[in-house]
Amino acid sequence: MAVTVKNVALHAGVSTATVSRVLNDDPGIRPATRSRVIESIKITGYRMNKAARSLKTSRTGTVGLLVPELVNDFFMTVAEGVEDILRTEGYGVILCNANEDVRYEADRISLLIEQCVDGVIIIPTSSEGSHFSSLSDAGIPVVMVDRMVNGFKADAVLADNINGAYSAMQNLISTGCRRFGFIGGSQELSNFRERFEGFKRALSDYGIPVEKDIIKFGNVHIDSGYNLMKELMSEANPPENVFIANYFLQVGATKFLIENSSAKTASIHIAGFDDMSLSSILGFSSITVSQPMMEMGRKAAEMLLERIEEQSALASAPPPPRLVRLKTTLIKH
Amino acid sequence: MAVTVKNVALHAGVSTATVSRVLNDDPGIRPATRSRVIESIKITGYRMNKAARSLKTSRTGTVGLLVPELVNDFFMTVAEGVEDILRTEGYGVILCNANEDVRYEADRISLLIEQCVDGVIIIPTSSEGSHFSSLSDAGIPVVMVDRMVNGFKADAVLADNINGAYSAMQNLISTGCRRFGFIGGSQELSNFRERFEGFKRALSDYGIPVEKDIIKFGNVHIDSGYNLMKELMSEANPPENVFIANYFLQVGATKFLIENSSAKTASIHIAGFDDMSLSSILGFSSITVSQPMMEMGRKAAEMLLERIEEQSALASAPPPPRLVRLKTTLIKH
DNA sequence: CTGTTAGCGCGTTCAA
DNA sequence: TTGAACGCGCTAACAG
Repeated sequence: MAVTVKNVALHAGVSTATVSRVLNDDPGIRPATRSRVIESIKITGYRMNKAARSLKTSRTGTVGLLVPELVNDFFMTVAEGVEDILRTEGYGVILCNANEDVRYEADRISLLIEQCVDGVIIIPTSSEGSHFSSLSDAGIPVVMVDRMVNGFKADAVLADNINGAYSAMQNLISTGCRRFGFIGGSQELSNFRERFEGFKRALSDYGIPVEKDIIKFGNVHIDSGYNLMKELMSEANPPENVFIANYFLQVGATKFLIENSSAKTASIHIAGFDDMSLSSILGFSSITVSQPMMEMGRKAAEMLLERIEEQSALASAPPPPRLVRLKTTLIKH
Repeated sequence: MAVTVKNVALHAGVSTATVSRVLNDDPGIRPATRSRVIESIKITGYRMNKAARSLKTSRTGTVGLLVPELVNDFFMTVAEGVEDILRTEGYGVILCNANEDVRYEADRISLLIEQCVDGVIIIPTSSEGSHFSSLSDAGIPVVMVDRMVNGFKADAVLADNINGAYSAMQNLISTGCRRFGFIGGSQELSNFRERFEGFKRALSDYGIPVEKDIIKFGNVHIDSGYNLMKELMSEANPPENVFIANYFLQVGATKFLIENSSAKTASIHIAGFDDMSLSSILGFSSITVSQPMMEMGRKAAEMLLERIEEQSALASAPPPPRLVRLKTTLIKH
């Protein structure tokens, strides 16, 4: 059996309450007593049993982070931002993989509720959010990142996708480009919808016609990027400039171009989203919209901490959901 | 306050003990009673408070997974394997980022001990492992993945790095290559040491001299790969074939070659380690040693589960550490 | 400033 | 087959 507060109290010749106070940095304690307890803690090798504390305080010091997949530099950079903030506050992060499947996602939410996490940060795997409400029902604060969902209201940290896409287009247009292809992810997802919106808005503002044949939608993965670029290049009159709505699509598209080089493909220029460590070796890339990924994670963690504070403080109705948009930056290659 | 066993018991007209038995699939319970309790659980929306259970059973249903960094497709693929197995067993995974810093690593270990995890899987961040012993001291089983450490004995799941590297070299040699450069990670890490060992062994077996000038060591990151390839290409007589000991080094090396194309670089062929989703678009790549990453994670999770079982079963001394080597496969491009 | 005491929600005896 | 009662380790009143 592990050493408990009782053992420490015995060793230090004080009560368990005093030990608890030392453990929780209670100010009202004589320095001599405090140091004696600390000494005993060291000698006995005491470690707090957080399960027991949780039972009392109904706060576990853990938060859940639910992402669509783990092998994804975007999600994991956000995760590093989350972890960065939460660690310094003494929180543990339970990372859950939704496997890009709403059923898995719902399943993991159940787990997190049972683990009694103090809060949850979610990068939604789809546009469906009704299953998130079980968290609110359990009184667990939620912050969403990157995407918004239908059927559930909560704090969210999003990139300014519309203006990000718009500014990239504006930049290209200013260099003389007048015809653009588009390769995008599922329009069911808010972030991809917004990027397309920014694309369209730029075309509209500069009087460039929308050509449906060179606008392609798929999912968010490498394969899809490959296939969509293939489709694009098979068009009668393919564009020379292509806006691609995320990194993985860009990787796939680039792969196609590498494997099928020709006169047609040689003149392709890609404007992409997300600045990853490998972006710089991708050919055909002219410009990239960079999201502040780490910052998005940090901001989400901070917002969650605020909510957790609020909750344990006042019992009144919580403030309405907050929506934070973080600016993107443009990177020219 | 959330609904507890007490509420359910009241609702079902039974005692809390009976509810508990239903919850834990205790066989000795009348079917009628069981279904009545199950009904009440549904109606009341009861969810078990695992903190309370932990306090009784001293098992939390969580395991820690400690990795050097999150933004790393290798580590995260291993993590997916771990999660895959553990999820089906009802465990939650607390993912911790050691930030490639032994101090962070030690810090996270403390956190995991306090969270009372049932076990920990570690991809060590360095060769130092003495700080892992606090886990064993707390009676928490440990399984290491990918790398071994000094000063700590535990189960480990490793790739067969020596034979992996050896077979790649053998393959290249069979195609007529007779001169090889080497770009490797820190020789402090067991996996990189082993890959270099396999490289050397192949040279030796085929009577090829070791040329120190074209053997470069750095860390395990993109920058390092870039710089080492630069050094290599600056040698008086650079090799045409280069063995590169991991994916990130290869990315960096490739980046250098792309940015500094010349007659010299055009004839470079790279044999790399780790088959990632982006490997296929890396130029200069001739052959890749593929580690069974997901499988390594799964195996580690299974071994950990065994240890956890063992521990809660017999109180006798545990079996000695087990070492599992997983075979690599060769991919030709 | 410190000790005493009473649960937090659950699993587990021991009786019935 | 089921219920009553106790305690896991800790914190939060309330005393003193």
